[in-house]
Amino acid sequence: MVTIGDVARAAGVSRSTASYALSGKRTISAEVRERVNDAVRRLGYTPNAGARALATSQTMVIGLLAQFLEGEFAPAMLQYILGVCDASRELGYDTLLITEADGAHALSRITRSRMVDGIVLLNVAHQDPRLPVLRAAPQPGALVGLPEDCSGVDVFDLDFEKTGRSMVDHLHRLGHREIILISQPELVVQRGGAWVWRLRSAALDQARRRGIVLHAVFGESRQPAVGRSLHAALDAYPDATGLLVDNEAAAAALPMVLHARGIEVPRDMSVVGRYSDEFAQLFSLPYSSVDSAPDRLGRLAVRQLVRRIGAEAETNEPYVLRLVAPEFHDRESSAPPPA
Amino acid sequence: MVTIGDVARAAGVSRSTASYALSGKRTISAEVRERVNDAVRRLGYTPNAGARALATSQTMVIGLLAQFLEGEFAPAMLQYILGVCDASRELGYDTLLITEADGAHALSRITRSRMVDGIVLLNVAHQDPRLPVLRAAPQPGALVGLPEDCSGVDVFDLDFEKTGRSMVDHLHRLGHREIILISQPELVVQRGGAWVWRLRSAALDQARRRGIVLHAVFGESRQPAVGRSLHAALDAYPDATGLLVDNEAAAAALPMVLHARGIEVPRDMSVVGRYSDEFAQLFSLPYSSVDSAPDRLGRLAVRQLVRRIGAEAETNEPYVLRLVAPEFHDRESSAPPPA
DNA sequence: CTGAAAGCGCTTACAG
DNA sequence: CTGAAAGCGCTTACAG
Repeated sequence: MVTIGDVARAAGVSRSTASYALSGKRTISAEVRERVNDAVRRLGYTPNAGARALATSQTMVIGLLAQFLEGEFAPAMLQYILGVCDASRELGYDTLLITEADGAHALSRITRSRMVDGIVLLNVAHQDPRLPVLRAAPQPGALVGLPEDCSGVDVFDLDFEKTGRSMVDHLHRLGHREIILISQPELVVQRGGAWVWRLRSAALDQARRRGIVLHAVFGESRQPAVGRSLHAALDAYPDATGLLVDNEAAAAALPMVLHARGIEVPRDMSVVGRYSDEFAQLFSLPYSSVDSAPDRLGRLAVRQLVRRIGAEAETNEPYVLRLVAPEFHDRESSAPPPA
Repeated sequence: MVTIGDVARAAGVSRSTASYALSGKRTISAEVRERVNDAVRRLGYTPNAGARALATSQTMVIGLLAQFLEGEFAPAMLQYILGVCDASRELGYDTLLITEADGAHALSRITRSRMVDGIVLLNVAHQDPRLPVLRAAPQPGALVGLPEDCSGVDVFDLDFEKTGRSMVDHLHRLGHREIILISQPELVVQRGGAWVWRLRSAALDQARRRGIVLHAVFGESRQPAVGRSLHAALDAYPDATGLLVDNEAAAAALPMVLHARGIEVPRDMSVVGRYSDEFAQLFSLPYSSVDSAPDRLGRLAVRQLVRRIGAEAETNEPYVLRLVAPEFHDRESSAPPPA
C-alpha cells in the first residue's frame, strides 16, 4: 500500500510538506508542489480514509436510515434514497445505507462508532424511536418527514396539510360535491405515519368548510387487497364524482379498477393523486397529481445537513423546519362532474 | 468522546487488557473481564471505527455499486440492493451505497482509499468498465450479472439461457406454435446488457428446435411507450397465442393492454413473465413467471464475498461462477391455445 | 494471566 | 517556505 510517506520520499520532502501540498492548507512553492503531485500520480497515491478520519474526525460519510415497513410501498422509498445519495456525492460525501429493522439500535451503533459525519432519517414517524437516539448523538441529523417534536434536528417534508386542502379545493372548484379520499393503509397511521392523517384531516376540514362531502377511507398497500378496497369504496359511495388518492399502490391499481367498472376519467370521475412524478411516469398514471418530490426533499435534507456539519461548533444556527409547498401537475384527469 | 483508555482506567487495567477483554482474543480472568464490561456499560463505550480500521485494515464495510441506467426499470434494482444490504448486516458488515454515474471512477476512489473490505457490483454488463478497476483493486469483488470475462471475481446470476429455453418449452408443451417474446429495450442490449440477449437467443434457438415460431421484439421501459409497443407487437402478430415477457415495465403495463383489447388470459392468450415474486405481488401481476430472485442473488454474492474477505491470502480458492436455475411460479396464466 | 510499547497512515500545531 | 514531532484511538506482537 502506498502511503503519504512513499509520496514524500519520492518527492524528496517531509510527510507534512506532502500533506500540505495536497491539502493546500499552507503555501507551498510551486516547484515542490509539482514534485509532490508528480509522485502522487506516479505512485497512484490515494489517502487512506480510515487514517484521515482518525486524524481529522471527519469521515466524509453520511448515514442514511431507510425503513421498509409493512404496508408501505417500497419503490416510493427508492426515490428518496437516490436523492440523498446523489446529493451527498455532489457535496463530497459517501452514503452508508442502513436498512436494519431496529433503526434506533442501528443509529446508535453508527453514530457512536463515528462512522458518519451526519445522519439523514427517512420516513420519520410522529413519535419516532430513532429521534431520541439522534438527539443524543454527537453528529447532526436531518429528517425527511415531520415528527411531533422537531427540536435538535433539521426537518423537511411536503406540506401535507396544504396538500390535502388544495386537493379538495381543486375538485370543489370544478363543482364536485361528493368525493372520496383513499389514504394509506390504516396500519401506517397506527404506526405513527403522521403525514397520512395530516393530509387526511386537513382534507376533511377543508371539505367541511366548503360544505361538500368527503368520504375518507384507508386503502391497502398490495394487490389484490388494494384493488378490492378500491372497488369497495366505489361501491360504498356510488354518488361520488371525485377521487383523491394518497396511496401509491392504489394509484397504480386504479386504472384497472376504473376500466373494469367502465368508468372513464375525467368524464365520469375526476381523479387527483399524490405521488412523485417519477412514479407517475413509470406507471403512466394518467391522473393529475401533487408531486411528493422525494428527490427534492432528499436533496434539501442533505444540503442542510452538510451545512450544519460544516458549521459545527459555530454560532447556534437555529434549526430549520421546511415544509415544501405542494406542486400540482395537471394531467387533465379532472373536469366538472357529470350532469 | 470515550475511548478505550477511559474504559481501561475505569476498570483499573491497561488498554491492551481492555482491548483483549472485549475482543476475546486472549484469555482474561473472569473478574477482570467483568470489570471491563462494567466500565464499557457505565461509560457507553463503542470502538472508534476509523481507529479500528486503521489498526486492523478491516473496515467492516462493503461497497455496493448500483447503476440506474436509462431504459431500465429502477424499482427492480431496489430488490437487489436490499438483498445485499440485509445480508451484509447479518454478517456484520455495513453497506456503502454508490450510485455515481461513472461507476469505474467511483470504484477506484472507494477501493484505493480503503473505505471498504469488498465490493458488490450490480447490473454487470458484458464488457463492464468497472471490471478492470475491480480486478486491479486490493479488495475482492462479487458480481450480480454475468460478464464476458469472469476472471478474478465471483459471479452470480440467473441462468438466463435456461430461463429462455424453459419459457419456450412451457408454451410449446401446451401446444402453442406461434409466440411473442417482449425483451428489454434495445438500448439495454446495445449497452451490453448480456442477460437480455442470453435469454433472447436461447429462446429463439429453442423455438427453432421445437419447430415453432417465435417473434422476438424489444419492448420499452416507460409508459406510454411501453403500452404502445405491446399493442404494436400484438397487432403485428395477430396469430400468436403466447406471450413471453422479459421486461418489468411491459409486464406492469400488460393487464391494461390486454384488457383494452378484450383479450382474456389464459383463454385467448397464454402469458409467462420473468420478474421477481416481490414485483409480481406488488403489482398483482396475474401471470406465471420465472422468479428473477434478486434478493437471493444479492445474498449469495455477499455471502461469497465475505467468505473471500475472510480467506484473504489463504489457499487460492477458485473463483465461483454460479448460475441460479430458473424457478417457475405458476399463476395459471397459461393453457392450450384456443382452438 | 497482564502490561508497556510500537505501529496503522494520516493531519496539524510547533519551531525554525 | 519547510521539517520533526505529537497525536488521533485502536490492536497486537513482545515481554514478563
